[in-house]
Amino acid sequence: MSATINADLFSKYFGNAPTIHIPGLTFPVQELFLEDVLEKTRYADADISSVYKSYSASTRQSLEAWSGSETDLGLVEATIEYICRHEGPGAILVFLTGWDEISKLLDNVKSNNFIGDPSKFLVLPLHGSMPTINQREIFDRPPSGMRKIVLATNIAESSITIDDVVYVIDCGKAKETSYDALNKLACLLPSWISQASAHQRRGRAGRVQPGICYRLYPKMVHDAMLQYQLPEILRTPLQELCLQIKSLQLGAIGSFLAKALQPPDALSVQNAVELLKTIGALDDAEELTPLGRHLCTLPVEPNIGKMLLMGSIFQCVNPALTIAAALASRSPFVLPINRKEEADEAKRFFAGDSCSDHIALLKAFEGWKEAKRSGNEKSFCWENFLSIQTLKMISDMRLQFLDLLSDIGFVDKSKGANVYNQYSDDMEMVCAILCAGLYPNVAQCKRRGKRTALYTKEVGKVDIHPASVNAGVHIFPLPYLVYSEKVKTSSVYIRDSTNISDYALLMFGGNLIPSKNGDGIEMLDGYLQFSASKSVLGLIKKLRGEVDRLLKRKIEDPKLDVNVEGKGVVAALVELLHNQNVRY
DNA sequence: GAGCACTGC
Repeated sequence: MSATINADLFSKYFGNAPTIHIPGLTFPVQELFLEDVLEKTRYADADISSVYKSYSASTRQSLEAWSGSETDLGLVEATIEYICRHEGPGAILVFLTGWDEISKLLDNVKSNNFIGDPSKFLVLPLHGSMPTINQREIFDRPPSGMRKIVLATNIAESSITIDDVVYVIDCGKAKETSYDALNKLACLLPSWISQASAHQRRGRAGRVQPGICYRLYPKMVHDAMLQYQLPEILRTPLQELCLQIKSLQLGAIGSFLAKALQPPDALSVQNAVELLKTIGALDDAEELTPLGRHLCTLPVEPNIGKMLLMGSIFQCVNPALTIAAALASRSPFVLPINRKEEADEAKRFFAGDSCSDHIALLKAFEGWKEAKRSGNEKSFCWENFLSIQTLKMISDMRLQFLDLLSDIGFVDKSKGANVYNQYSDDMEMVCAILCAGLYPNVAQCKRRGKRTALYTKEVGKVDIHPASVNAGVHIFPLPYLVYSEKVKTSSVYIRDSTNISDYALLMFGGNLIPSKNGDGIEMLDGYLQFSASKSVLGLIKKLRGEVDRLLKRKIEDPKLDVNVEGKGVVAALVELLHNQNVRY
């Protein structure tokens, strides 16, 4: 490794430090594996295996039937019951993989008759997107005689500490992001945790007294687990890192990354470099363009950085700041376990008829600001399923972005906010800025009878994520969706999306390439095709040429006053974008 | 019809 790379960059991308155990700070925790747990709980009855000769027939049977593919919630429940019946007082912490398991187990445990007197048990879900995360009762000790049972994700592994836990039940899995370089796709799938994580989970039982950890997987699975999780550089898209490498002048991207302790796949690097070229941050020689140099100063993904710049240039900086900050943090929408439909409804209300999750984020944020001014922040957030804490983070981040835009000259604070917000209430313009930032994340909407099917260049057919405001839309008014993220879970989903017009794409998408037969325009290596009469095509190309020239001048000289120098171009753009329902 | 978690400027 080069000595010039700073420590933060190193730890972010080149490996996670193992959890350090400091003797004396925690109490010893007894460790039971699946074979022992089955023996104790008598979870199942009947037959054989040779490795586990010393165990009872029923245990051997269950081990044989044991499948690593999904968490056996029945076994989890049996273990909880065993602890409640046979072990002393103390909170139980259960590690599960996600929302679904937490929700199911919560229902099961609450209806289980071992609970007997429900007043003796406090069962709490704990998940990053559930509102319980901010509630005291997770941390508080329950009254004596009452047992607290917390059903949690990884969040309880290190970010949230519940002191009074004495028993840990570990399913051994967690959802983990990985990157599929072939399909240019992020994946979020359950996988075995590392031994380091398993150790950390166990340690959660020993903060106030000696504890017990019930591992619901065999010892041999534990022994086969990776010692540590794969370093992040092997699991994520690399565009932001590649941009940093250029800005730190660390040499050619490919050869620099090849020197990493665990070098990323060459295809991942190639994908990142290609994306940076597509959005105009790198030139053909892989050198930073003026746009690329500005993006280096913005601490976000290059796409989001571009959205910020374009928002400030085209005078809708407030929406651009809000949406960029929202995309860079977690979603402000919370999902209470039993009120999913109402939560969906609240989100759709903010979206109105925009067919846009990004507009929903924008309107939710603006609604919060307004509610705060009029003193009913709390009730507004409660009624609309919003997290005050997350909205505050978004608000802080927004101001940081504004400072950075001001540092690089794209916003002059002395001129006042209005100058930069002339089109902030013009949703066509805001959607065009979204297109400028999110390109090449474009899906085509193709009508299939009464529904619309969506296609992307890399993976073909994709689905709209069920949490999106666009999930229930059958027919979209406009022919494309731009999206922030494509993720593979149970299917390939586009998460946050916005419906946009041909014109938005033609003005703010990739370069316009004349099609082979000469009477149309192509984009994304021919994946997107536009046809129109010669005269309309000529006008489109001309206006796009003007837009590109204005952008080039502005980016090379951020002090340039678009209101003066680009007045005609911007006016023409706005008029064109408002004409978006005209088909040709 | 589905929502692991973190981090930095």
